[in-house]
Amino acid sequence: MQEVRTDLLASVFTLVRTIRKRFDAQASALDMTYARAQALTHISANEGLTQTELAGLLDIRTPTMNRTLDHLEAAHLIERKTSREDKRVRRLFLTPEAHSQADRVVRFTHVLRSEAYRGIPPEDVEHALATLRRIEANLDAMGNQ
Amino acid sequence: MQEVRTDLLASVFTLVRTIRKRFDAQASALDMTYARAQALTHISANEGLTQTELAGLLDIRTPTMNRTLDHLEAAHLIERKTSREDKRVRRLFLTPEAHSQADRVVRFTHVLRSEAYRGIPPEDVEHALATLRRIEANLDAMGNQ
DNA sequence: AGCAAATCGTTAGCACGCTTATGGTATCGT
DNA sequence: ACGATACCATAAGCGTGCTAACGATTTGCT
Repeated sequence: MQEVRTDLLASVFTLVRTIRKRFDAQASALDMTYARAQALTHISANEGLTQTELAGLLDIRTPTMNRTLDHLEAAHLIERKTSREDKRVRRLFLTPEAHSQADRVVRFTHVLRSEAYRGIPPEDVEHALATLRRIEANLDAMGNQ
Repeated sequence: MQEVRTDLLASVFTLVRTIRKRFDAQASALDMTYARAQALTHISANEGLTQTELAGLLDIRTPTMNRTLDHLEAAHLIERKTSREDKRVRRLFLTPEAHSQADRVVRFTHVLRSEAYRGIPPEDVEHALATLRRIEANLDAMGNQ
């Protein structure tokens, strides 16, 4: 039994907030946040995908995704085009002026990642990832009972 | 450069949501959430502490803590008593009927933790924790420039 | 003593997760 | 053909993180 402050689970909570904060500090000048940037870069890499597909890629729910897309659309960074074959789905595209924004955001993300991993042996990162995956799998298994 | 889905940072985000979801699924019957449970257990272990102290222990901001305490107070689980020596501070106490609730919540947390770590060698957990701490330190260092 | 600065708690408002529910469209079985 | 079912996007509302700003109180300086 461990003290909360030194526990791995608590550390994960803190780390998430730190990542978001650090990213937002860099990207606020571009009116960007971590969540919006994630959406934008995935649309950029995969234009024409549907909202459900994008939510699945980022592993969030469609109502959450929908609101993020509302923001991106209001900022004229994306367009939602109703599919001709299936009028339920709306496919996602970058506006012409959004491509440079997307590139900038991708660079931010790379900078953040390389700063995060600075001085840490890649096998340590791999090892930590494997352990988090095992924890994730344990918790998921808990729920399916 | 890694694909987002397999990246450690993305995994951390997903894990946080999974922890919260799993805990809340167990604790919703008690009208509890992870954040409220964290507050409750820390007050239980440390009665008479101030709101700022509690926020510091959990590493969240005082307005966030304040709102969580509003919920706990509305549920008659805690009391805020204005300190006599310093009329700005309000010290936190469990109500008599909250102690059993706090005990139940502590047990939930232990169950969750042991399920999460099931089958994972303790040194792997330690190793992962050390790596996350290094990442955290790197990101913090980024901000102080 | 008295004014400036710091500290505590709080309010207000934004971002982004979630669940639940709903309307429109497609699909599938009979 | 058509009625049930499933699926997509969306609305509404909650929980919990944040920052900015504000009263009340204390502390600290001169």
